[in-house]
Amino acid sequence: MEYLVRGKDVLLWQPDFQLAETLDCGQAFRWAPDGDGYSGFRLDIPLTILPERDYFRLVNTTEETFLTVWREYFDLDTDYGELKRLFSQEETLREACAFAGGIRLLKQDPWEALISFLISQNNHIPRIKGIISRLCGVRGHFPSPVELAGFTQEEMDSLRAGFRSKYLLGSAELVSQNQVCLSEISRLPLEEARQALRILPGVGPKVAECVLLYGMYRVDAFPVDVWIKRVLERYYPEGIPHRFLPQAGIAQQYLFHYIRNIPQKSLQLAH
DNA sequence: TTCCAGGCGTATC
DNA sequence: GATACGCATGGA
Repeated sequence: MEYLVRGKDVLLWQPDFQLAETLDCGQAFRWAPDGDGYSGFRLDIPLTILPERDYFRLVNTTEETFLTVWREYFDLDTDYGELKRLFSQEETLREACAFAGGIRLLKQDPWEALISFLISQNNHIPRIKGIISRLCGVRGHFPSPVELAGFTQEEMDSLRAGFRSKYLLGSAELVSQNQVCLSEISRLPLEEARQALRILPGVGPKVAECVLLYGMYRVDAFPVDVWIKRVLERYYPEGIPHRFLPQAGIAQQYLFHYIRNIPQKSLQLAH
């Protein structure tokens, strides 16, 4: 990671990073194309990031915010080139890494990840974004656990979240009352953390795995949705190779994007 | 129009 | 433990 403060902006030189591939691949839902770049939030911290020549411009931020927020969020201290070399030992992952080599895992806030993936269940990505956008519109920012637990019926209805509304309210109550403490869970061994998360209403195996991976940076967590199920059936009937398991969550991110975006024709040919 | 989506809770066996 | 079903909504 190399960076430079330039006026109110931070310039970042970072290989293995493409904005669209990272910010629009179904791991975070609050980024939107803005000019040549993207604008979005981590919780309530806004950012516009633009690609320029051989670097990125983080617009109107400070060195402190960059070092304490965005450095972690964009996982800038992890060498994705090395990860891709490891994954590329195997054929399908090699294809997936070559297909979108600019994907990075976003290290999101655990509460934001919990709410996002509660909403994601049995839902389409464009609609997930819409519900989260309306969720942030109610109070003008991403609601805290206490705020969300206090939403009126009318405010919940305005989200049009369907059957997921009761999961959002129920989980917000448990977290706001500290009956479930996300920061404590994030320090538990993986299997214990899974069980602890599943106390929350609406959190089953898939959502728990997403909270662990995206919100608690447990890169050995491996969310299996309908798309990854297809990947496993088609390419890994024996399971993911053992040597990838410690970072299976990151491998999963390349595979998810790959299976959703390769032309249907090559899917059929490959079968 | 009908199908389906980054699933979960519940009933039933 | 496994399997089946309903669930709210709206994009494709």
